This record gives sequence, C-alpha cells and structure tokens, in this order.
Amino acid sequence: MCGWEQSYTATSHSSAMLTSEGARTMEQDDRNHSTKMASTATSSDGAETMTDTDVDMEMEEADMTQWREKEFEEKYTYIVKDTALETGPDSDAMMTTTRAEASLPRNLVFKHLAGSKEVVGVCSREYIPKGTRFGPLVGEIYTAESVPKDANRKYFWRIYVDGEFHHFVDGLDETRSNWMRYVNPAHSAAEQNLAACQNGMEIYFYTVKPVPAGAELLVWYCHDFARRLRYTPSGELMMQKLKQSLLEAKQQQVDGEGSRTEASSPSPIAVTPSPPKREHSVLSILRGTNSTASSSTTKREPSRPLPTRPLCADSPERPLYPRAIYPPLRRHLPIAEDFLSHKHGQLVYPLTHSPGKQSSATASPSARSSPDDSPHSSPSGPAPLQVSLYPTGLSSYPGYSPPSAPLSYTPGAPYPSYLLPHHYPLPAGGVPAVGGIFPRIYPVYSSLLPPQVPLLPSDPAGRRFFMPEPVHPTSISGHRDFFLPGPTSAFSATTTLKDKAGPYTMHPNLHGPAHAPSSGSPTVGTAPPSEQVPTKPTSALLGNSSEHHPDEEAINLTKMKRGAGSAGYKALPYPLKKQNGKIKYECNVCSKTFGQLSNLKVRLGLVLWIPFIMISACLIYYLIIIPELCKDCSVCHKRFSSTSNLKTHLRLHSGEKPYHCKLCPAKFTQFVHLKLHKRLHSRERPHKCPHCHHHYIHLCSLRLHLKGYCLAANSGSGSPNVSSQASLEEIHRANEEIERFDISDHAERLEQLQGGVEMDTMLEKQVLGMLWRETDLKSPHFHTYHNGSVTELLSAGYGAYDSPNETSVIKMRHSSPIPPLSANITVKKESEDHA
DNA sequence: CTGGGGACGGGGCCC
DNA sequence: AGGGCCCCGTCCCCA
Repeated sequence: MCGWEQSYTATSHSSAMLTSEGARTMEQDDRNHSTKMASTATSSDGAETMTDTDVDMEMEEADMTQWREKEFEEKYTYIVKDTALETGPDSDAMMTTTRAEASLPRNLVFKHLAGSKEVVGVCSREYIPKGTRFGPLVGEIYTAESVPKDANRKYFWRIYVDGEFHHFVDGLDETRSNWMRYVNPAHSAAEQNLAACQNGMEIYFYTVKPVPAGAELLVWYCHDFARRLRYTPSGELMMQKLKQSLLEAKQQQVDGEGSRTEASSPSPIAVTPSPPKREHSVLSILRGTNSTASSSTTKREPSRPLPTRPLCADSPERPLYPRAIYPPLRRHLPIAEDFLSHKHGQLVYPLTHSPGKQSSATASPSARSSPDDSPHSSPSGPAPLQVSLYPTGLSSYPGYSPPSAPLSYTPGAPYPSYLLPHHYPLPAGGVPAVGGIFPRIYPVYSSLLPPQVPLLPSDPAGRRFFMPEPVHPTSISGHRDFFLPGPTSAFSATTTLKDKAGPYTMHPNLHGPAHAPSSGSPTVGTAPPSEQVPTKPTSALLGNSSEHHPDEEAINLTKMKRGAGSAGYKALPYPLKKQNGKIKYECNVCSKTFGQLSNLKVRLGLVLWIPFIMISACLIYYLIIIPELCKDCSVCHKRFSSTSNLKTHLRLHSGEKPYHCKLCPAKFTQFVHLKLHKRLHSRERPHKCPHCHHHYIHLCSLRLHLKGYCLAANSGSGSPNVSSQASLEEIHRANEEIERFDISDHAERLEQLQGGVEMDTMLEKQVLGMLWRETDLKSPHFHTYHNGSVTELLSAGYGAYDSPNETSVIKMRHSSPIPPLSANITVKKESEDHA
C-alpha cells in the first residue's frame, strides 16, 4: 500500500505522465495546477495547509456528483490533455486518422467495432484517478444564427453565458473535433464516471470516480449542466422516464393504431400523452438513432439527454428531454421491455448490452445501441442521446476512428505507476489477484491457477492477463477491440481458443455499454446518417428497423459485428442442426436446447469456459510450474523436487560418501544415514569422563582418555603432556581412536582380563600406536617420532612408554589377546608386514 | 528384525 | 522477497 501510495502521490501531479506527447506543456500545466491547488488549499482554510496527499484523500472521499461546475474547476486534481496533433500535412498520422482520433490522450483507447475502424467508445488504458480533467471539448462553433439548417445536432454541445444560450460546439466533424466526441453517455449514475462541465466557455469532462483500466468512459452532465439543459441529473432518471414512455407507447399501440408507422419506418409516434411528436424521441436517442433534424422521422427520443443536447434540434434553447416519444415498433417492444425490465439480463442482446448493464433500466444500452439512422452505428453511446434533439450531447464525443495516436503508442510503455491509486492495490504488473466470480463458481479450477492469474477474461484483469495491456487494437488482425470474452460468451470462448483475433473482439453480451457501440450506439453518429450503415444493435432491442424475430435479430446483429463469415450461430464452434426448418439451438455438450441463440451462447460460454480454464491450468502446471520445480539428474534423468535432493542423488553416481563415521570406517552419502549409523555406536556408556563429555563403555577406555587426552582435565592441571605438545587435532584423533577401541569387541575382551597398570599401559600403547600409524604419514611430528626418536608426544603422554614404536605395538598386539581393531587396516597391514 | 540405502519434504540460513 | 543450499526427519525398499 505504502509503495503505491508513495509512487502515486509522487507523480500524481504529473499529468504529463498521462499523455506522452506534449509532455512539456502538460508538465507545465501540472505545475501550474499544483500551484493552484496548493494555494487554494491553503487559502481555503487559513492556517491549515494541505499536502498533496491530503488533497488526494479529500478527492477520494468527495462526492463529486453534487459538485457545482465551479467546484470541478477549482478542485480537480489531474489534467489530461489531448495528444498533440501532428500538424504537418504530410504526417502519416494525419493521413490515416482524423483529428478527433489523433487527439486521444494516451491513457485512453478507442473502442472499435469488431472488424472495423469505427470508433464506438472510449476506454481507459490505465487506472485514472478521480478528479482528472479531460478537455476541453473541441468542435465547430455555431451561434444560434449560424447553425446550418440541416445540421446534424447529434454532437452539439451548448455553451451558456450567464444562463443564456451562447453558442454550440459541434463535434460532428471528426476533422475539427477531438476525441471527446466519442465518449458515450452514461445511462445511470452507477456507470457514470465522467461529468461534463462548462468551465468558462469550454466543456470539460471530469472523472467523478476512479476509472479502472479497461473501463469505458461514460459521461453525463454535471449537476449544473444538467439543470441548465433541464435534464435529469443522471442517466438513470432519464431511463426511467424513457421506460415510462415506452410503456405508455406500448399501451397506445395496443389500444389503437393510426399513428404508428411501419415497423421499418421509424416515424415517431408520440408516446406520451402530452408530448407533441418530435422528430426525435427519447427512444430513438437511446437507441442511438442519430436522428438529425431531417432524419427525425425514424428516431425516437434521445435516450439520454446528452449534455449538449438538451434542446430540440430546432431550438437549441429548448430543453429537449422528454419532449416527444416515438414508441418503438410493436414487434420490437418485447425486446425493449425485456431490456428495460431485466436487471440481470440473461438476455443476450449481442451487440449492445452486457447483462449487467441491461439490468439497469437505464437507457444506456439503448442509448449506445445504434441509432437506426446512424446504422453505421457509431457505437459511442452518448452520441445517440445527442441526436438532433440534443444539440450538444455527451455521446457524440467518444467517437473517433483510426487511431493515429494509438498506433504510435507503445504497449507497455511508460505507463505511470502513479496511475495506481492507493486504494486500488493492484499487484505489480497491474493484474489483480485471483478473485471475482470465477473462483467462487469453479473453485477447483481456479485453485489450479497461479494466484495472480485472473480467471475471468471478462473482467479487466482477466483481459489483461490474456491480452496484456496495451495491445493495440490494430495489431490484432484488423480487430480493434481487445476484450476477452467472459464465461458467458460462448463465441468468445470459442474464438479465443482457435483464433487469436477472436478472443479480443468485443462481445456485446459481455461488455455492456462499452461494447455496445458496435451495434451502433446512440452516439454513434460519427458518420452522417446517409453514410451510416444500419447496424442495429440497439435496434434489435428496440425493434426499430428489423422485422426479424428477436433471435434472428441477435444473429443479424452478430453478423454485423463479425462480418458475414462469422456471424451469429455460424460463429459457434459446431454446426447447429435444423428442426422443422428452424435452427435448433442445442448445446453440443449437454444436448440441452434453447429457444434463443443468445441463451445457447450463455450456456456455451459456461461450458466452454470450464475446459478452457482446465486446459489453461494444466498447461501452466505442466509447462511452467513442473519444469520450474523439477531438476533432473544428468546421468539417469531422474527428476527431483529440489536441487538439494538432486545433489544427494548425484552422490550415488559419483560414489562420493562425504559422511564418515568417526568410530568406524563406514561412510554414507547422506548425513541422516550416518546419524542412524551412529546409533550403533551409542550404546550405554557408563564410564563418563568427569571433565568432559566423553563417555565410554569400558573403564579402560576412560582411563586411557584421562591419561592425557582429556583437554578439560589437562587444561586445569596444566600437566598434560599431550595437550601441551600435540595439536588439538591430534588429541581429537587420539580420542577418536580411544572411542573406536571402546566400542570394539577388543575393548570388551581386554576388560575381561585382569586389568591393572600393565594392561592399561599396553592398551595405551596399542591405541596410540594405531593413532600414530594413521597419522604418521601426514604429520611431520609423528613422522619424526616414528623414526625412532623419542617424541615429545610420547614422553609427555605416555610416560613410561618412551619408545612406542611399531615394534612395541606389534609386540603388544601379538602378545595380547586383542586382535587388531577392525577399523585399523593400517595396523593390520603393519602386523602383516612385520609378520 | 536390523541396517543400509534412496528419496522426499520441511525448516532454517545465507546471499 | 526469493532462490539456493544444507540439515534434518521420515518413509520406503531391499538384503
């Protein structure tokens, strides 16, 4: 936590980090901003001085939904400027992208329709803290007088001065607007993460909540703005109104006809009793119908009053919102109802909604769905709202097409750790630990995966795991969307396994509003209605244009998204059978049949997801974990769980036995074996040395030890002969010999004899003789002695045995009943030699 | 049954 | 914090 906090705080004011281009400008801006903040904080509270951290904390806790525009302007914490445009007319970027696209800040990414370059929304690349300001909105300026009569007001934003309408900022033209035109409108307070505010004569978007990586930016008017436009303070309310309108419209349809137009024809039907018919109904807007004033016929009211669009097309000043509602076509009503009523929709309206989003009665889905008129569906949500009714709409901004900026963006690069909020502790790498739904549903499988592997591709973390960060959309075979399908997406799962591009295509069912665009978000109106291809993602829901059965609708929508080749049921991993001429939506795993393709998709999503995870887990385990853990023997190729065990094993091949028994010649490859072996030597030892830790089985051994080989005893008396003369090593060796002797049968036999000084003396000579024998080749000291001269060792340690030479030892051995100690091959050899 | 030997896994220490 | 290494206890097999 601290780490994050520190890094975050440290860089939090460097907006330059957010956009790599124009860093200087931004930095400067930041500095100014920081200065501003500091001064503001200080002045606002007399003595109290707020630190940056304080400001951050304050921002985190603040409820920005109630902020006034002025507060946004004064309290925002971070600035994200548009990416600087490459002005050169020859610049490649300008050749392939529009200004709107090129202006996208680097911490954002466009959401595209699968397989197309059409921008349907704007998502964050990285975590974006609350209180971040984007903007200002760029577009063509029109005064009430200068507005072209046939202007498409879908992207109109109204600028007020002193409460009076002043002018429009039109984001329609992508070559004259900026990326903000592509931002979709939020249909509910819950999904809203941006608030549109007019500061001065400009419009800015402020993050009103932290925006996690991968989340779509969804804007709604701030309190003041909405009030000016006479909009509801949130998209939610707008949706409620819309829903109400729909119900009323339906009722009217049931009651009678007349006004209703052909299903295919979008002519609006006044739904609400009072509201006069307008060229654009809320529904139409919600659907994303991009009704221009002229095309009004088919559209419904803007689902969500985009910020700018509050007014009707014709009269900007007039607040649009619930003006007139054109009821959806009857055949589509059912869908619309479901859509509006289901909160956790299992309903799969492929193109436009994610189950979660559908849940809310908010207009979002529809708003983002494609407007009929703008079939071409520019997916962005807000735009739709802004349809002609709302001259200035939130939705219109998101748009954007071929990213020039994105192309230059280096995936992985410079993305500021500061973007990680203290309260958003992502693990290093930005991937959250396993969590979420999957582990709860499939605990067994989830447990197989490494703790940091996100299991649900549908969540941002999961997507990152499979499609790490900034894979630029364009890098994926033409697919600009890079979201992975979630468990509910059969198609997604399928494609994920077999096609690289597949996995990353956005699936409406899975990704709610963010993806909706594909089907033509309300906002959509990127292209002029005339150019727009009728997609109808939303239309499917609302029943605008199609006359198809809902299922067919879904299929068609899918086709639109994926292209003819992979559309609808054809995208399933197996062919569907037909029954009575009708496609039978049967699960090839459990054979369960579904009435709708969408339900089958959900089923397959789950079914396919399980083996997918299992396979993934197994691969990870066998290809990564095991090899990592196992070490194999270069000789026999046997594998071991640790290098330590392998090392032990290798001794078997090398013959090395580093663990020697001091009491016998036994040697072992493992210490533990030596230890076990030592037990054999450690029988009861009643004869304990009063001065040290030595214990002996036989008294004679103890006596020998006490004769000069007990360091403790000798150091006290100062007598010892041996200790003073011989090295410690030699003394230890002597003691070892004594011990060896002690455990041998010879000691036992010797003790059975009549002890006495003589015996002890003989014993000493024998034991020490053995010792000398063993060491004489190594020790010059003993060597000297061995050559016949009286050694100091002998004189000191053996007193009477002034000349313990080989002969004496041999004699003793021969004369004594003590056979050569088993361990002393040397001795034995010597005796043999002498023999 | 005993002891030797091979292997596994955990804990602690050091880098 | 993580990896490598060593020590240790334990288990199992076999002669």
